[in-house]
Amino acid sequence: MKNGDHLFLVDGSGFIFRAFHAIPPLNRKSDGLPVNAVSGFCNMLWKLLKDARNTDVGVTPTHFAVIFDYSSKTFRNELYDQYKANRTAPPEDLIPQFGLIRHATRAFNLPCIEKEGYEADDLIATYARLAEEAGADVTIISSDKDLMQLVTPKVSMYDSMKDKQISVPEVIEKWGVTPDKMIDLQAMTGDSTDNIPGIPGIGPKTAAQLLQEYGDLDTLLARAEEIKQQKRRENIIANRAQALLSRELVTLKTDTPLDVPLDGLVLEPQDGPRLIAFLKAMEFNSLTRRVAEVCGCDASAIEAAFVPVEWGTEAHGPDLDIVAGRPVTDDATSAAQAAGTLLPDASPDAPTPAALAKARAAFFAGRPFDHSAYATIRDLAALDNWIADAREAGLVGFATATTTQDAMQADLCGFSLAIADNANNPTGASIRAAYVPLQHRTGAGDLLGAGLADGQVPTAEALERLRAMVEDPSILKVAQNLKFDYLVLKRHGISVRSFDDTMLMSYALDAGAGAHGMDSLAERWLGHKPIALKDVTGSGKGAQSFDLVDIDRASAYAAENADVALRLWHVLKPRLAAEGLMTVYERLERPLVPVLARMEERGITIDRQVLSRLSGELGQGAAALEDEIYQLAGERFTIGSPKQLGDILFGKMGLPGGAKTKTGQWSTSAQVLEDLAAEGVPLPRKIVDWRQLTKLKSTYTDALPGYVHPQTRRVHTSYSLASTTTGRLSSVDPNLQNIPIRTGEGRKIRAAFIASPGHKLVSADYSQIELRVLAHVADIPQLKQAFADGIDIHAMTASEMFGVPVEGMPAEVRRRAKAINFGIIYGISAFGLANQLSIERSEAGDYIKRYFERFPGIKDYMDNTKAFAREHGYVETIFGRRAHYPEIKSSNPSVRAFNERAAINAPIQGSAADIIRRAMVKMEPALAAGGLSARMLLQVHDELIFEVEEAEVERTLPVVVEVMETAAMPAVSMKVPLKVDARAAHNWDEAH
DNA sequence: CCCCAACCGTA
DNA sequence: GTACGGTTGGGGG
Repeated sequence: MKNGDHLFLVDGSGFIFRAFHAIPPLNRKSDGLPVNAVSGFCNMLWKLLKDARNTDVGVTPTHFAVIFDYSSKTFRNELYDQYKANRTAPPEDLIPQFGLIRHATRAFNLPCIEKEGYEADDLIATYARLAEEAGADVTIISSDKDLMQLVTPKVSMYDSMKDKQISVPEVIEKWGVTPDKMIDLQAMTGDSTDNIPGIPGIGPKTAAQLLQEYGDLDTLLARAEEIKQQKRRENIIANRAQALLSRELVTLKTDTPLDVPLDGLVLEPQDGPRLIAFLKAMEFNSLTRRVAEVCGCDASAIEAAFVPVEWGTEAHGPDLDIVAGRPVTDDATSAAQAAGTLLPDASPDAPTPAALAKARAAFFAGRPFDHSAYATIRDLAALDNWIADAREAGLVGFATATTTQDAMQADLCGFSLAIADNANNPTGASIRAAYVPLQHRTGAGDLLGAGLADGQVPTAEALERLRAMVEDPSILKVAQNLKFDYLVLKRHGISVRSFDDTMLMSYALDAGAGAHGMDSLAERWLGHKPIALKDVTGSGKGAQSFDLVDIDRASAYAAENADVALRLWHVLKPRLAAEGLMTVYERLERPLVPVLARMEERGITIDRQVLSRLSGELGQGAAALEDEIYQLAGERFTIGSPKQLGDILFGKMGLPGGAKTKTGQWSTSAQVLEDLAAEGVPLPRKIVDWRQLTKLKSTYTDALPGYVHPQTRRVHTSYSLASTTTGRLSSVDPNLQNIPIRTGEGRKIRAAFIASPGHKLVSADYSQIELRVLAHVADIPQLKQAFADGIDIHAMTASEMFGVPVEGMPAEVRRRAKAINFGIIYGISAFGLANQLSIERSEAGDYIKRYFERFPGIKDYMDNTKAFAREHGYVETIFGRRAHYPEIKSSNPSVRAFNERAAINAPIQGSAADIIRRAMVKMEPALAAGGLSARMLLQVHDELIFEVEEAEVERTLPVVVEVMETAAMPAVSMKVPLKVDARAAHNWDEAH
């Protein structure tokens, strides 16, 4: 750099905040991504680069850099631990824009400068000083008073938003001191936003006056006794040390170590296509056009870039303001129109999410995988390089490799990374992946334990590097089934921030239209069958733990996982925007990952003594029944074998067979046995009883203790987020969503789920949530009225249908109405209702006919839902979640009818599932806001179970109830109130 | 060792 | 009539 050169230094971090607050937040991309600060930033940069002569700056830069804060912790925190301590977290809409603005800077082909441990201001100060020494002029693009200390005749500032130059005269005019006195002035006045103390009672006016009189702070402090005003004098003397500390804090470092030398800031020519690709991705259509004109590019020929976006974090506040309505469809034209409604200058050939999604799918379909190209990272230097690349890309595919599939027991063997190179160039983009082995062991070891294998990265150091990456919100981690990795890392003290989960993306997009496991997705979207885990570890008895797998073999497997996840992300993420499912993914799927991970990690206590005693009782009961059964049958046989039992009952004993199973065997279902028992045959009753006892014993009392975690001594289920078509969760290993409740024996099992000492279990469940949802979606006046009035809904239905007054209604009449109500939710059929009520098909048909006459809206809802499903292949919940029914048009009438019933049920069951999901996401912040320590442990579809300190129970109940009852709002305003019952007890049975 | 059918626990 | 997961028996390999 030399005399006559001109360096522009943009205060990137300062600009982000100003642009964010100055430009209305309605400036969003068609998929809802907030881009107001990005927009302001890009327009400002473009103006600076192209029109500098026409602005107040009046010069053209030869050198240029955009400077950012790296992190909140800097050397100033060492000086003063309260530095910037009162800063609040950035607004939610701003968070995704930090990363985007770095991308924007690179798209403008400008150096993007940041340094760990330093603020942007220190880097600016250092560059400014160096440039000045080299004889160049400097313009700092900022209006921050903290930078005014840098102003000299050769260094000025420029407020790009007000188009105003700030040189020495402007500083004097504004602050009453020359720029070289700004440090002392700030030291005296302090700064509440940065939490710099200063001297109490001294503001800018007084400070300027004192500096005029005494020259500088040191002199003032030395001669403080001379100050006439008593209060001011005392203040200054008393706060001398504070003033000196403040001065140290506000003094910018001009000797910051630089990664990029001054001469590295030479302004390079614009890369038009690259910039246009970025601007198109941001849907800045007007700027795209202007840039294309200047560069002489054909914007329509350039594909929008893929810009990795972190849409938000688990830090979502309690307000889940879901935008109702999903304007963007899979139709490219309407997507463009939807974009046009937000961006008035959208051109007809604007890039659409749908076009992107299509291009991405084509690009990755059948693209080969080269396992031999995967790297194995064997030292920290190599790991650092990869993580630096991940940081640069802002996006990384990620997978953990662990000893077991059980996240609560898994130990980390290593982890893998995948990075997309040249991602903006669809024909040149490529993904590379690597595995980082940490804890592999040699198989040759003796019984005392095998030794650590050679050629691995030191675990503690590697984990610290991993933490920096995984906890960095500006790096989006992409994984398949991230809840697993989240839990494993959490148990290693690492908390994942900023992530996408390809499994959940697929689930939001394609529930009901295929599985969402990695293998299915890879097959479907990448045309590739990944290495199977069992081909790596073996299976069954000969299976070996992953840490004993040869590192090269492990590398291929694990690196491929990260590779697949990242490729899937590129295919699926644009589809979310294109198909209008981003909100579903962001509000109903992704935020649940940390919530469920915490629930799983907490687990619940079971009383093993109770279960053990119960198991003995059940075993004895079953044994006694076995003797009686053999007696009645006249021989010993395997009672648990339906086949053998059928032979006894319907062969040997010659009883009349009832239903047949689909394989043609006689059914021995409970229903059939009950019917025989009603005929007075003694054996079937014994079988039913025996089955109940052995069921409870084998499935619950014997199995549950095996799930008690060796360290926590609690049972940790695993919730599956993507295994139902409707949006419900499922619970596995063990399934805690089917703990018995209906029989007395069963409830004893439920009573074995207990609170830890000093706590209660709180159970809160929605009352009739599915019927309320039905009343809402089908808009049925009588149902809405009944729920509004708090009337018994089944009695109301019975009264409406059978003309029986609610007062003194026979139980049987109400029971029938209740069965009909449930039948409606399940997509009623005369066959099913007849079965349920043990009545004739024709009678059941009459009931249904009468029901539809009384509630014509229900018939309309069902017909409309079926028609919608036939037309679209899916149905939607009130929050826009989709459930697909690809076989709805099957030519097989029973398959078709089944799909129709499921399609009728899905919006009801699924909307209820969405509501409780929203409640779960809102629950933790609400409890925290109430100062409550309650811990959510379990979800059973319409019920949440908490563990609550006894002293907090009374305060917790209303919070839980409120969150659940208002969970649909503000996204959906329900036409009927939601009602929640909650109570506390020592065990789950009594709490429910 | 794996898979399916039958059965049954829950909402 | 909807949505799940777990256990057992039994057949295939």
